[in-house]
Amino acid sequence: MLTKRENSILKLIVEEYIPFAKPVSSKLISKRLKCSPATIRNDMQSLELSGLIEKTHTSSGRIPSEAGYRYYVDNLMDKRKMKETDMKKLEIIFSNQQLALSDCITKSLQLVSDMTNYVSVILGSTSHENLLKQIEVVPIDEDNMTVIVITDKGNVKHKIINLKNVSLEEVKKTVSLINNLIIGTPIDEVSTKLEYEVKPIIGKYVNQHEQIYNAFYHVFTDFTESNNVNIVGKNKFLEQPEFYDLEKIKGINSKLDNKDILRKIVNKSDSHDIEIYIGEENQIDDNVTVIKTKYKTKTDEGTIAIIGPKRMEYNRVINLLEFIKKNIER
Amino acid sequence: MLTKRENSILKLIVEEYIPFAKPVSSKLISKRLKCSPATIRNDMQSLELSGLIEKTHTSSGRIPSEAGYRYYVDNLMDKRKMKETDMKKLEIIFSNQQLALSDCITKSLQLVSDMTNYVSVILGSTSHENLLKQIEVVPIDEDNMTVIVITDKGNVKHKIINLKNVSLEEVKKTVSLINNLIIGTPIDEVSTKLEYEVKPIIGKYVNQHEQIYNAFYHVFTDFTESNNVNIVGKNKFLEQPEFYDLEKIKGINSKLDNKDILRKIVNKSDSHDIEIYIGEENQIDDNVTVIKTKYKTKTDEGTIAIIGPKRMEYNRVINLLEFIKKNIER
DNA sequence: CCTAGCACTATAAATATCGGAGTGCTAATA
DNA sequence: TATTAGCACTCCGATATTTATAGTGCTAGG
Repeated sequence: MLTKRENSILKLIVEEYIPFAKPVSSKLISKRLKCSPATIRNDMQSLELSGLIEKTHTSSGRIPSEAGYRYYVDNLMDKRKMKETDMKKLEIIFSNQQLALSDCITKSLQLVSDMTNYVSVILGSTSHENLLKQIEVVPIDEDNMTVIVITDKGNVKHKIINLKNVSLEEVKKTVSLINNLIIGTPIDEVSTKLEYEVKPIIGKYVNQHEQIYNAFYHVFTDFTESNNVNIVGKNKFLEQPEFYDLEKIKGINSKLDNKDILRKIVNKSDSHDIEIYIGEENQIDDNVTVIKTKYKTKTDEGTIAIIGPKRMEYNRVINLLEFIKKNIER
Repeated sequence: MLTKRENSILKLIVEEYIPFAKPVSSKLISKRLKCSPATIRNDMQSLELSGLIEKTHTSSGRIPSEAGYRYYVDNLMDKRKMKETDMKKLEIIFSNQQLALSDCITKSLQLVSDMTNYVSVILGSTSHENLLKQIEVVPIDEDNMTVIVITDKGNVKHKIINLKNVSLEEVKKTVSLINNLIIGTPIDEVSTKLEYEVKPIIGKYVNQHEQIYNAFYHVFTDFTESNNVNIVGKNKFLEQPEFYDLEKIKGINSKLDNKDILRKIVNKSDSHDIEIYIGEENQIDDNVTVIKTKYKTKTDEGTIAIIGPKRMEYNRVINLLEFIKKNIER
């Protein structure tokens, strides 16, 4: 159990370290609290013993430990004071009636990344949550056509397929068979259904069914793989002093670049609250914090997340995400 | 006019500097050529006088100057010896019959970026070169629908629009009017045509035409802006020793991130040959070389480019681009 | 025209110097 | 008993100093 003053000291250390990234001295704290540096130092020793703060070397000031950030977030942080300017800027986006929801989400997270210098991530609905709604085929020239796949959530993927010597007639026949047989199937299950339910039938009714079947099969496996992940501000870590080291940046980049990994990392819980994963609590990097939340609307659901250094502006980011979530959901 | 030996020396300096990024000494050169370091040093002085090589400090070895690279590329480089392994890897992509052309291009440039550690860029056809071919509307729920725009080149863009209290009927009417009136218009001109040719007419025949018109207008302005630029390996510069400096990386990133600027930079000539812009010859960064070429097929055209340090593997990259171009065009 | 030899120079890495910011501890104080 | 003043001590970081070395330019002789 920490004393009242210890709590204040820890709070001050975290809040001083967040913007300046420099170890905090007892002298500085003593100016804010009405007591001498020596007193502060005594408390600092006990805070260090509790594992909440650390030194960078024997005679340095203190920085928050991972447990320190956690304690701060759980117990000390002043919540719910959103910056006026942050709110104003976001409101402009959400009050624009012209914008579709998905554009609002993209634009607002872009804005957040710019305002905070952190990375933002949007995970849209998965290919499992999207149901096949409609397929369109548009011919381009003799050999090529564009296949357009539309899901119930309004997601659209298209792919140009190459069908030499296949008549548009036969393709259209196939499309209408597919449309009849497997509309409403989750996208990630379409390729299996294609194989077991559609293939046998088009085998009977459609000429050149081999080629056509293969083309469609590839369209859907592609669609399943592309998993609706959107990262903004990937190079924002260059702005943070603790990542001056190119090796660290490379390590983080390689994680962020792999969308499957990213989805797993960001999406490991089912909670719809704001969740915070500090340092080792996340799988990206020990020097990083992930703050995320799920959103759910009538038609769609997904996750939005902010990734920044451990000394990120917790309160600000939480408020930003909450604000965005609220606006998405209403 | 350079002597034969000076030419050899310059060639050796460039080819030694490209892989190792370290100033090249007269001693090293003398081992390759049959003469003493002193002789080489004399020639080096004259090469320096001609502005083709430089020193990094008074007693350092030499590195190629910008003019040196240019001279090397124009006169000294052994052309057309493509690496077996490079060719093999690319052939796998192009021999895959299932892949559509655009996927081949994307995949092959991805591969090139990985193999070389340079950045690769694909500029697809512009919104001016794409003609409106078809519009589809798919309802999602009461208030939202997806608008899908398809061009003659098989490009597809979609956007969810929000139309409260507007009946699908009226929207469909609008779509069929648009389809009748302005099919075949270059995408970048559609919004103007919408305003002057479509708006007056739907004003007469369509209920709630204001709302519908606005929604479509936004779809097309969006489409015009998104300009079909694809960058792969943006963080590859982190791998190059001359960009150890975060400030340099940031500078380059900011250029690469702006797709309009990038299109201008990469696309300044109309030639269909391989073109090389070394250092100051390009507008991205003095420490960078851009190698690009245009491609043109029956149905589409675009530009592919590789961006790397000035000491890039010129011959290799040229061969890679030529190979890809050839395969795209046949 | 080429080359051996030598003086010279800048760098890079290792070591030394020095001030300052910060701590921990002890003893005195409220 | 909790706080504080005072002081010795430590480590960092910035600035010099040293030393080795890899390279050059120049001169004179082959």
